Amino acid sequence: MAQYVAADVEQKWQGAWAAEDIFTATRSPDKPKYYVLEMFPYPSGRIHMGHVRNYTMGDVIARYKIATGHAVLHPMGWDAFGMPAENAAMAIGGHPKDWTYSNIDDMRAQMKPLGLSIDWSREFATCDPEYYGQQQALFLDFLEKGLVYRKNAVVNWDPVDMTVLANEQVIDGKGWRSGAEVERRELTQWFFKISDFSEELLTALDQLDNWPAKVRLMQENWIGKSRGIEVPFNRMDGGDPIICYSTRPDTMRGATFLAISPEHPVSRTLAEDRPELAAFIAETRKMDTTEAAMEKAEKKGIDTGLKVRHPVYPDRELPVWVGNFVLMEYGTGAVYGCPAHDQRDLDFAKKYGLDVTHAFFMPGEEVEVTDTALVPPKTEKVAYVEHFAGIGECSSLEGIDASIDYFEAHDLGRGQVKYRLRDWGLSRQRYWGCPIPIVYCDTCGVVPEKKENLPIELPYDEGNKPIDFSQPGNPLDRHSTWRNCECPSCGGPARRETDTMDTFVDSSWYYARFTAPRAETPTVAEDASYWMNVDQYIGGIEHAILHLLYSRFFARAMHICGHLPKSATEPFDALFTQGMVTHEIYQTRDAAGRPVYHLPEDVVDGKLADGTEVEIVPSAKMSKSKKNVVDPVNIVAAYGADTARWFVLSDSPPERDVEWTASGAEAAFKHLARVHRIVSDIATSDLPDVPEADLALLRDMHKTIHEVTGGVESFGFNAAIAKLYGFTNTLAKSKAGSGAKREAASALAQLMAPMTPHLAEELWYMLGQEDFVTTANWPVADPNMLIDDTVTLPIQINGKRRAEIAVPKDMDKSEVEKAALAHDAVLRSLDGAVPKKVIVVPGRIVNVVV
RNA sequence: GCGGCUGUGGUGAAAUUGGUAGACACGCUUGAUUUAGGUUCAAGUGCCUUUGGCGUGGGGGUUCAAGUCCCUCCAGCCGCACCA
Repeated sequence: MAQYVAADVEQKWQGAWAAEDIFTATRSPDKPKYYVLEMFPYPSGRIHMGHVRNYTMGDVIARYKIATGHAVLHPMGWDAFGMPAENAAMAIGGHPKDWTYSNIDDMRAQMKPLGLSIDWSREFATCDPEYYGQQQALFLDFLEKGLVYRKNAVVNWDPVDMTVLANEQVIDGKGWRSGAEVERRELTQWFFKISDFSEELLTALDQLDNWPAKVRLMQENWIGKSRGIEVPFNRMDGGDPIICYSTRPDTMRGATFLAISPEHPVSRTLAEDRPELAAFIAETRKMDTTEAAMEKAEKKGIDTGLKVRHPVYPDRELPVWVGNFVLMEYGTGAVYGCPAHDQRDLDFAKKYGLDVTHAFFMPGEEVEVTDTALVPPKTEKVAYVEHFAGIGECSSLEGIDASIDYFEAHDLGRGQVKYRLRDWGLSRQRYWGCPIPIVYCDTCGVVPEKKENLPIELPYDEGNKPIDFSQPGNPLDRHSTWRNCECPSCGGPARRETDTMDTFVDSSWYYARFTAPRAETPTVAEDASYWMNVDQYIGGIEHAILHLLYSRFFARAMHICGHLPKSATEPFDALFTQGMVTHEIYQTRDAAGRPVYHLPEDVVDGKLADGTEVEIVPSAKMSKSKKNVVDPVNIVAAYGADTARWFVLSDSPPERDVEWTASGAEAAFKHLARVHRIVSDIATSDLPDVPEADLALLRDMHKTIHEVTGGVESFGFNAAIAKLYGFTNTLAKSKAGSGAKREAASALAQLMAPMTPHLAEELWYMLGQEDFVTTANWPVADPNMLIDDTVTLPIQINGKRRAEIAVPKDMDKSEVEKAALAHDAVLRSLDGAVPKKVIVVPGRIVNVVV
């Protein structure tokens, strides 16, 4: 009997698939199409178990769709621009381009042995000039349609990476990659007009039924729609009114002061001849913006001396303060303070001795606030005090509506919808990114590059040698020749934009490029309309906002420019966010008591090679720093790709984290070897039919087909695998004849094929099949075989299980009742009592109520 | 603070519409075979004071019947946040 040697089996079938080109995606008029995509990797140089899990899930779907008669597009590429390449060049010398392409070669070589059903002919890297040249073309089209613009703005400056960051890339006041405290700087930058799409990006979320609710909610919160009112407050000195934004106009009676941002034009103007104000503004600008610091930071202010008139109660004059807590970026940069109904305003008012005036009380409890503000409840009714809109006791939601109506009717302000989402700043002061195709000319100003000059390629050399990356900053900016060019408009001497695009731009449209990866235009209409949308997108939850929101914007912008059909404006029909691969952490302590980490492969039975016992820290995401990593390359070498694939799918639901354990991997391998043994035994044996055993085996086969199919279609891979284990046990123990066993073994091979494709091909081959199991038609369960002729019903007495009874599947309810009541155990339990009621749920349960 | 998710054996977990809780796997126990051992095969494994009782984070409720529905509390995780 042949032994299961994974390496031989896997090499053999990968070779056979490649020879027949079976994964090349081809448009086919007579087949439904299916586009499955996993978030493409950054070419760090090594694949990790998270990649294996991600791509295996996609591969299961892709192979299942091939077997169910679809034209499948399952591509792979590289998100190849970005800082690590420049950092590597800085740290170890060399060139980002060489580093990146060599990493891609390494990773491809690690990925191919996994046996993924990828159409490698469509592979590209975002740093290929053929790709980013088309991205530059998109930029020019966006510019023409007003979807990109240039403005002077206060931006997030990362002092370590020496570049600007988008708001989305600042986490807790720190750069998302460098972790450095972000500073605020004023620079001229390019922006995508994503804010034009706020409402659409928000409302379209409702249509994304096959996205995780969590991701939709996160995007909804990020877009941050709020409804309120803009109210001008007239200045007593006759200057331009100060416009405040509020979502609670019903509390306007309680307004006792105005607070404006230090960045507000009024603050700036006043600061010109008020040194103490200028100092205050400078101080707030330096302020630590981390969350923890914000929480602790004192709410500080400074009285400007200005007064404004209350819009509704003109006899009241309100002082104007500059407050360090007022953000210029949100609303109008000015708010009115309502101490009675807002805790922050109350704290501020108490600190600086400002008035507290109620707009409402809780009905029947007229208690003035002292230390705790009376925040308007959402649903409960409140009693408004002599309210300008004429309302008395009502919910604050009604109060808001009435107040907005009042302001609009009296021309005192207007209802206003605001979004938190701001435009996407895309300029980065980096080398290793897509150059922005813009030229600055002294005569013509800002001029778009001509499309025929694209791609504007990154320079590899400076002078005769490769660019020097040893000093920080942007090498394009200090390059001696690259930035000099000819003005596309007047032909005179001009300078190139030296900023490159945020790498999130690269990943915002790669899914569309895969539909026509070699085209001379960003997309090709017939390919895009055939393959788009992505039917199933799979990746990590960490991209819930940035990448997915940007992609949704890009698809819309590409549609406006004619690069995608209207139907592709939501590019991902279904999204699945998979969990991480975790592992226990093994550590010892150094002399100072600091943890020293050890690789799992160096720990045997909780001990190091020298016998030292290790401390075991509970499972966490695999990370190099904690050394709790298992290299897929080693696993594939030891057990084969099928074992790695089977294991990452088997133990946990795909959306949850899965813990990699050596014993689990070992068990997966043993199981595959067992299947190989069982099937090879069946293939070579010749036993006569055994009608009853044959039927029982085939019934379980059909149930297995049914459950595995359902599992694969609903991301229930772990449950599907559990059923396959069960079916393997049934098959191993079955007394059926060889005919039925071969049929069952063939089905087993087919059902395992999406998960363990190499072994499945081998089983299929051993069973004498001549085609590929990969392309064979997916088995279909016979509904008649899914229900047994007799069913075992539990009998409950008052909801407690007391007995079981076997009855024919279509036995009449009253017959079942009779049989149940005649059961020994039931009679014993009843002990002569007369049942009040008997509930029979056909095929499920019998409950006797006494 | 706001919003959301999760809680089931020693472990990972399973359980269409409320209908036999713990499938499947790890681990563990016992036995058989072979062996130096791993391997393979067979049997067992929620808990307890075991003719029975208890059991899906705690408490309460709806129901003939609750892991599943409702209320409430607790714990853990995630997202957002000086957002007016």
